[in-house]
Amino acid sequence: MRDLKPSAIQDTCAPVKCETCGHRKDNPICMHDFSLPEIEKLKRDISFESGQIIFNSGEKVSSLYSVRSGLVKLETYSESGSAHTVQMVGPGAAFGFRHLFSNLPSTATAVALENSEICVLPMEQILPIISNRKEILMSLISKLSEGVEVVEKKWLHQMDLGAVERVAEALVYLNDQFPSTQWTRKDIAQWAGTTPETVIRTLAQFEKEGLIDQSEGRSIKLVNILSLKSKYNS
Amino acid sequence: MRDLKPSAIQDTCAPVKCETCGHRKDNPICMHDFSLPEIEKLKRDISFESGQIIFNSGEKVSSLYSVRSGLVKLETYSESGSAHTVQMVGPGAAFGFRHLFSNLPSTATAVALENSEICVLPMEQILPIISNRKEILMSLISKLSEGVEVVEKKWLHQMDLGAVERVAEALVYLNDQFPSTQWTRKDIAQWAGTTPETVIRTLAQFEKEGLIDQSEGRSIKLVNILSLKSKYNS
DNA sequence: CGTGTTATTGAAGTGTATCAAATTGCGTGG
DNA sequence: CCACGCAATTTGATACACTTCAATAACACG
Repeated sequence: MRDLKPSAIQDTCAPVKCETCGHRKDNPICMHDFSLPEIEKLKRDISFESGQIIFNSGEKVSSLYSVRSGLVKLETYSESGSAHTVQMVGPGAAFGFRHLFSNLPSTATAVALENSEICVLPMEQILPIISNRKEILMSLISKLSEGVEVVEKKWLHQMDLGAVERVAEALVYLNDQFPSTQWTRKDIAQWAGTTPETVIRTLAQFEKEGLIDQSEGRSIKLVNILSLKSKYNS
Repeated sequence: MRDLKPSAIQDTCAPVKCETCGHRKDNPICMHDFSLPEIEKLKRDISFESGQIIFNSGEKVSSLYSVRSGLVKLETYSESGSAHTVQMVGPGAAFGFRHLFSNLPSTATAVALENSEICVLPMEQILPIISNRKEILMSLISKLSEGVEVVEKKWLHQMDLGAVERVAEALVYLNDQFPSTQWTRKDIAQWAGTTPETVIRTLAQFEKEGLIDQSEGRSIKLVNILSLKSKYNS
């Protein structure tokens, strides 16, 4: 079902100074200046190879992860074995703080889709530092609110739209957020909550309508994004 | 599509002292003692009639609501007009703080399903008070984390399980959380993400299997809850 | 006691999953 | 650099669960 490399191999990579870190402003923990020196001592920079698991569903996640470079996929597995992509995380974005405060094991598995460099903040040690900084706590609250919003919106789309609309949305979203990545039909299917076969048939239909172009190898070029958007956007 | 009473009519009802409020411990804002006097001055107790709208989807929600008595349903409407129940909120539980910190309008409409007494906390005025209290902020963070968890779990169920399993789950959940409420087939359908017809046919099947009993009027009695649970719980 | 809402039943249609088999494209090692 | 092997893609046929529409029946409520 899952043929992925073990997560045991963790290679520490060249650390980046927090002060000069370009992604600092996107992270709720380190976006504020005042606690940087303390956090810098605790953080670790780890590199993951493409295909490697960062953490598994069912594990207790006690760190906040921040993608410096690369791409990470968060997915869940149902009992029947099918996988759903919950979140794609690119450079600058953070993940793992869904389960930090609920004391529950992670429902998702985090996999590196590309070779990735990831900044890891061990929360057990960081919590005492940030719990006195109301700005950080408020940032966390904002991020979490946003998270609920995003999850709920995606859920509603999955329910209300048909497979064609969901595939259209997946194409636009994935191409918008991660333009340089070549997505497989399976990737798209897992994001859209459908099967590779349905994705392929839908792509063929889109090509016939002149919305996309997949004549070059396995790549999918969006020709008419506006029309694609109109498929699901009212 | 929606034939509900306007939300304009807001009847202030007999206020309850925060100190003696039985539901205080369940609310992230007022579960801690130290800011009670300040909050008490700002809160209002409002009664809603059955069917009344508390707030509409698309509105900017700037209050935290806490159910003292009654029952509140949070539902979203898709473009196609179908409604999905996002959350049922009974006595003691709070709602409305999903959108408080994301600066986005509410995606859900809140309707009173029964005559309800609700404690309303205007957040604009309360925010300056609680933003200095790290315990309250941490409580909020926990509640929000929990929220993401719940939404995601429900979403995954909706995707992976068939209609039969979702109806079984809806029956168990609604009966567990709100035993004294008589749910209509439509209510169950909106919770399970299906149609009233499918609910009815599934209920007939469950009755044949001896899992439920709907011989008395329109009520649904769960006879064999364990077997119902086994329908969806692995 | 009538009227509207909720529930029920039936028939028909459809979108999508599933399964199986053939083909293409791609990276790898010889 | 080519050939090989494997994974990703494609296509077709089939099945079926669920929605939808429509018409009737039961119930609640004024």
